[in-house]
Amino acid sequence: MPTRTCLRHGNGHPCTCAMGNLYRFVEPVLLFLLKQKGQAHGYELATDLRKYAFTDAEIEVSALYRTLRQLEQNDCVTSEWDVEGSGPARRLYKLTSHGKEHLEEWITVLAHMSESMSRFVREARSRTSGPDSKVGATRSLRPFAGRTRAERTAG
Amino acid sequence: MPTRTCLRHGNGHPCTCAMGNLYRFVEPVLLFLLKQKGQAHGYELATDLRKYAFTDAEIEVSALYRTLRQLEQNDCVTSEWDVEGSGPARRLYKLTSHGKEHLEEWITVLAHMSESMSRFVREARSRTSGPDSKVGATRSLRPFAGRTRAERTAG
DNA sequence: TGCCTATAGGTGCAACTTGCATATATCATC
DNA sequence: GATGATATATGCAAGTTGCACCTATAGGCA
Repeated sequence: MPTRTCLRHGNGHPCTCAMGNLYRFVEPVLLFLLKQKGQAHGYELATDLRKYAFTDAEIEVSALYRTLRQLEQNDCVTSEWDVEGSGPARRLYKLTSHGKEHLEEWITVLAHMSESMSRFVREARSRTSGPDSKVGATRSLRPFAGRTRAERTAG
Repeated sequence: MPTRTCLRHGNGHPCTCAMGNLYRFVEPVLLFLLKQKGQAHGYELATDLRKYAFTDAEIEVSALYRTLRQLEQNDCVTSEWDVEGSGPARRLYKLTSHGKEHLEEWITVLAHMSESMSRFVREARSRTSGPDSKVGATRSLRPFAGRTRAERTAG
């Protein structure tokens, strides 16, 4: 149990107290895909992942494999080597019952988050409207303060 | 410019290519609050931040100050010491015009993200519905694979 | 045979982020 | 002069991530 205050454990909201790193939301999408497909290989999931990703950011395959490993460590998925067919051996992943619960919890959190976000957007836009507050078309729409690693190491 | 593929720079979506760490979305809320209030002290922003936060996770004051510093480094805000009144000196923050543009960009990204999320939630729920797929009320609704630091170091 | 490409799954590491503890300083109150 | 509230920071261990690179299988093809 976290030492820090967690509103959920007292008022009915989904708890996000352990949400340090969001993993670009790779985790919930993987869980969903596995539930939908019954079972799948890692490499195959990479393709599907892009269709459901919440941002346009490219998802690293290494991040995918690392997330699958972590999910396995946490008993959300199981895997076994599949040596059928040609080509190198593949891991076949399946969702566990704990993984299903985990997905349900993610869904609750994401529903809550999506609502907060859209409420924020509505409010921010309503206070931004007006003829002179319009921002010209920015060519490089990159709303994050930091530069990419590539940019940082280059310059 | 990032070397990795960025859909936005070619198809009209908001670009999230530099979004490694989400800073718990502290950044956009701070920008919004500063726009709304005109100017504010850091300590004061901490309180307002909680009202607009997208998750229930407690927001560290250190994260707040660090984010404000980063925003200043990136010319999104300016600050000056305010020694009026009693108590220790406070920094008074103001949004710059670049900060305003940055907020607009954030809003576009968040609108897009919120939509993707709610679409995901809808789809995941529609495939989860049915009398026997219902998950019992989980007491500890913590949809993230990792444990908190406190838990890790303890056990 | 050697070489290239696609598939599949992974590791190594520097750079970065973050939670938590702690430091500094002012002022009010007891 | 101790305590507590206000206000702004920093230090550090632990964790995450982008990118480069590695291993291995199999098919094509010269």
